[in-house]
Amino acid sequence: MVGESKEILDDVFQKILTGKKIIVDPTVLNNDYIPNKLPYREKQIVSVGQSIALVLKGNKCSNLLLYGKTGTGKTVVARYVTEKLLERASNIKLIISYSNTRISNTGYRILLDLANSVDLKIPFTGLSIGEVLKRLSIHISQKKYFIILILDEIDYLVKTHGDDLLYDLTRINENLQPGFLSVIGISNDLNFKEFLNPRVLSSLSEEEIVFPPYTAIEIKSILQQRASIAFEKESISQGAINLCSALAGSEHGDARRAVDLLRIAAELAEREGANKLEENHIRLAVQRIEQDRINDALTSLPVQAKSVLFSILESNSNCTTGEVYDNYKIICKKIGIEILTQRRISSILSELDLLGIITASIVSHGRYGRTKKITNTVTPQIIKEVLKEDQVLSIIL
DNA sequence: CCTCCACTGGAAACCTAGGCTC
DNA sequence: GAGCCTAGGTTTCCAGTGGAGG
Repeated sequence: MVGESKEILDDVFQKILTGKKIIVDPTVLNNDYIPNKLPYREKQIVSVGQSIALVLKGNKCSNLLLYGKTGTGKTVVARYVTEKLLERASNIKLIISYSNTRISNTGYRILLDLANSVDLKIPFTGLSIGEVLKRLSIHISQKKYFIILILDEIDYLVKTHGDDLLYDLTRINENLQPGFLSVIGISNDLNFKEFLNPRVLSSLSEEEIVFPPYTAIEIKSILQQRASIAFEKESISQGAINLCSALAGSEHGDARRAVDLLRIAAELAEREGANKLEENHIRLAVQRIEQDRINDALTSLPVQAKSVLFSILESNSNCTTGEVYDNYKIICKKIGIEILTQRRISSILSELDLLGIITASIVSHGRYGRTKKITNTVTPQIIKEVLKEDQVLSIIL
């Protein structure tokens, strides 16, 4: 037995050792990599640059809104320009603070990010938003900081928590003397403005820049540029790049997805000891990405949401809120967790829908009432695999 | 056209964890 | 350490609703 295991392992090691090295610089393929050149975004770079360049003279710069679908280069342009600005701003204390509102998903947590970037200690709970804002403005004034706050996925914050925080942030300058704070909001949703109160809208969107999707040709050239730095010469086939850009191009020109595909495919190719990244690696990567996305979304769910998900699996397809709730109650009793109300489960179902794990559409059955029709979009097998790893739920699986 | 089901989803109350003040 | 405060999550309450069936 021991001998066999050793042989299998030897085989794995041997493959890695004899296999050709494909990736020479993996950082180029990371999501947070900022290239020296951002092709096809010159116009946007200039616009953003013009808007925030006033900082160099010590003046307040405009608040900015960047629009565009995912993977159109909004975040990377914002980071690129602010990074260049930072290099030039020797005469002032410029701070670039970045916060993704999907990760820091409450007003308090966003302010916490901001406080961290200006070296101000704020307890992670216990203070009112007003108190945190007061401390921040005193601190910023004292240190004479010039702050550009990048709020990524700002539409998510506004949809879930309203625009109160944005209002406070745009007003904070009234208390700053000296120093200031400008906001660069990045939104994936083009209709995001409709969710904003006019008073916030007017001050937040002093300038707006729209990012159109990349065309398939543009994505191809971006990939080629990245691949030339990231990969060993001749270790990627043209077919692989073509397929990769075609796949990403068909999905509203998402460059991030294209680069992700390339990275995962390269890892897969290296692992199997291939000499060259081929089209089949890209196809495998497509599956992997989808699986990883689901795995991440599922594992980070709270126990209650997982139980709801499990009860959807137990119900037949096209089940309703009521059926799911009945099953959910049984499951809670089995595993010994607290039973939440149907109202809350209804909300959890909506949250799962938002995550794309299930689809919940409201249907009316006439005099048999209105309810959500729930179908899961993920293969039950994959869900079960993830749920098995949960300590509490593993009891019944 | 009206009724009435099985919910939805808004609003307010309530609970909990944690910080602040005295 | 008691008594206060707040944010965030949950419960409670309830008005609102689309449309099949009468």
